Amino acid sequence: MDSRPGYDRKLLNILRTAASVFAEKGYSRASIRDISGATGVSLSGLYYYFGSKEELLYLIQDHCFATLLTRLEEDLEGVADPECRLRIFVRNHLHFFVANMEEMKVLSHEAEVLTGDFRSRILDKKRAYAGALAGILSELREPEGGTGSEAVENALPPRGEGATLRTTTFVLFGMMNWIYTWYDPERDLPVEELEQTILHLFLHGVLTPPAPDGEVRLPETSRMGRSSIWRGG
Amino acid sequence: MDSRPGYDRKLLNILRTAASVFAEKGYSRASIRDISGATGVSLSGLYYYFGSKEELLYLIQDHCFATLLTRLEEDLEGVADPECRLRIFVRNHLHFFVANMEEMKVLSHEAEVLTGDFRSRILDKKRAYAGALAGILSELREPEGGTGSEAVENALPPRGEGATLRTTTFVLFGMMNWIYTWYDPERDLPVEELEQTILHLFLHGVLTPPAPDGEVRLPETSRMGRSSIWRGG
DNA sequence: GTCGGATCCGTACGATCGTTCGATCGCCAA
DNA sequence: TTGGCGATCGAACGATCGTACGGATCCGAC
Repeated sequence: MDSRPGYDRKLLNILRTAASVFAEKGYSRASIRDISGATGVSLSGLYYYFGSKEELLYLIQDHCFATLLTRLEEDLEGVADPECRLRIFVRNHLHFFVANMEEMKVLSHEAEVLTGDFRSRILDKKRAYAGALAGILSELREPEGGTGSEAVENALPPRGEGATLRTTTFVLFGMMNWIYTWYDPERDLPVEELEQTILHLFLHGVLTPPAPDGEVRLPETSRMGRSSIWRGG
Repeated sequence: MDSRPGYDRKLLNILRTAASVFAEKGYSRASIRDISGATGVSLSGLYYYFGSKEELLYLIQDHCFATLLTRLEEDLEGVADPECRLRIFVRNHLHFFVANMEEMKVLSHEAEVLTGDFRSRILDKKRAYAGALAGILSELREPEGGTGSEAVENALPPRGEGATLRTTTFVLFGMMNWIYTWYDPERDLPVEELEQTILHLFLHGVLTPPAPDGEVRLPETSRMGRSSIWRGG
């Protein structure tokens, strides 16, 4: 196939820079001229890499989400214990979020602006990702039955166990995703402690004092330095 | 003073309609012409009620936040027990959020677009509100000492107990505020159960089974029907 | 009756936006 | 040398935006 390393590298550089501009000014307030100035590529030259501003946003979100999903599948492979799977999910999500704060802010904050196929393609990935967490939470409470992902986005059952599972799922997502509004890596806790704090709050609550020797550590501490999306400079 | 009931009623109606438009299309994608069409007031006629689009957003956010703060102070008055104060805070926040979803979405989602005095005035209210929750959480963990609000926004201490308190505060806000991205009152849990679920998760965690006879009920169940900001039609 | 302020409107202006178009440059194959 | 294609550019177009301006309408006070 057509693998043009120069083209791909320049496109990824545009995506990264545009994500930074979108994260700072907001998608609709940021202009293509802003991205042109930030990347050094001329205004019309940018349209060689994307067909419209909306497709640019889609490319950013899709590339970010695809990487996040791939990382999750890698880390979750071979792990069966529900609590361990939950810890891996939270760790992967938080580390990736902090390491790619601008892209994840664009993915979270500009979730409603895409339309048509762009929108549905991102929504499919989002449903799969939320379904994965719901499945873990379902196994955590009663280790049996289905994956739980059906009850999150489907309408049945409207009220009952499915609604509580859906609530629990999105409450956990809220605990994690909200960090893009307040987390400052220079003044707040480092990511590892943030991860432990959130995990303790979600699993045991504030009223339960944390374990004296620190929280549970995961066996494989893979990928601590290469969390970022972007391969090279 | 100049109390013009007709003027005030029309202004509040404009604020409510504009909040709905902003919540649906986003602040910067929504045009004054959209608000003109939604309210029935002509394009230039709107500028009799506000000086600029940014001031309109400020008026929406300020009116919404001021009401939220007033309600909180009323409900918290005379209550000393930290856990009870926390339950009141969460209940007030969630009920107000669900009853005024569009305004609260605008307040949460468009938090970074205001500039200058508009921005700092809203930020002051936001700091006071977050400081109130931080104070409650501080008392909850060790019932003594200060209010805890200093450690949330000030830089000292940079790492340690203050950073954990700050983290806990915003994690709880994340659990609650994220609902504007997923909560649908017609398919999800009713507000009372949402409140109980979030409170149980934050206080005791998922691994702790809930109390068999339902969660703790607050004594005074005031203001269940008049949660909305808007007085009349 | 008419004066004046409160209220509301139609219209237009200048700015900025996303996007398009045709031309140009560099580079490799023929 | 020349042809062609990938890559890039300057300039402009049409649309939409926030806002300003001058005039209309209404209504109670004198």
